Amino acid sequence: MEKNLKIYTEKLRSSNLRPTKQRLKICQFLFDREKTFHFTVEALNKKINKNGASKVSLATIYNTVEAFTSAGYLKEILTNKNKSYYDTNIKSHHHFYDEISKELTDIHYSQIKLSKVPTPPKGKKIKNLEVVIRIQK
Amino acid sequence: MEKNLKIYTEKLRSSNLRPTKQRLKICQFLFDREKTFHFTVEALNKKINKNGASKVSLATIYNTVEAFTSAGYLKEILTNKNKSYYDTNIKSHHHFYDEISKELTDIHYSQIKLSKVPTPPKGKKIKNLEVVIRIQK
DNA sequence: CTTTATGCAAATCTTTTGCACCTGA
DNA sequence: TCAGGTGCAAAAGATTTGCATAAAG
Repeated sequence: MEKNLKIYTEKLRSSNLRPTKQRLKICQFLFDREKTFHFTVEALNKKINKNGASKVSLATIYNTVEAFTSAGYLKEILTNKNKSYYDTNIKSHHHFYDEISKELTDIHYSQIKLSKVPTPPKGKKIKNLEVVIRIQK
Repeated sequence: MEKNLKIYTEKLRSSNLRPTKQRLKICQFLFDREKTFHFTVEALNKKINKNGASKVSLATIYNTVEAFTSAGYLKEILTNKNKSYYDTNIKSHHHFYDEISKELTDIHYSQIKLSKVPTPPKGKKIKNLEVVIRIQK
């Protein structure tokens, strides 16, 4: 993982984020994996600090997640839960939303196609587009 | 507004909700209007209890909003703010989402058309479909 | 040495809960 | 009367903040 550490160091530097031990540790945890995933800060905190050693404080995890989101490494997921969810997949993707269980399920990007899209407000451009399909029984 | 009170009484009864003074007051506030609107519980609380008289407690407002949402009178809006937003417009509609300001702006339903929609999970059907377009500078 | 980040605890904010009292049917 | 609602205050849960200390450039 030496190699990845260098990559993350570069990545952080390129966003004007100092490559601290804590940030690198979080990078490794978040990005050294095949699949993207959804998480909450609380869950990330538990995983990061699972096996003793050097702890990363909760406040730092909040700061880091926010910094990574601003830097575009993470995307906030819109939910109705009073928790913030994040996704390591920063590309567009779609969700089914079950209003009863309040669960979000991924829909593969290719499953939805749009034939008409509005023009964004002046001075803005479209970054991505997500569809939420509410489902019921 | 006598007439509307009767209508709301019926409406509540039809959902097995007792038409209490508080619920009727909230109905009038929410539904006696031309345009639909977005609100938070906190904002609703302030407006409902603005001019003295008989107060409705915050807990009751929470309960009522939740009951109305379950009954289908209101729709929860998905956001990334750690607050619940509700909308009196229970039909589908779309939003621009500005990640910097974290603001949602409505997009008229007719501005978006889909040409391919996935089949919902077994035993479920589509209630509605919303598009969120993230915008940036 | 100067700036930025970290860690901790306290503070804040929204929402939920428990329970006694009240009210509609 | 009696099940369901309401109000209040306390509790809970997530996130933010202030500040002293530590680490990076």
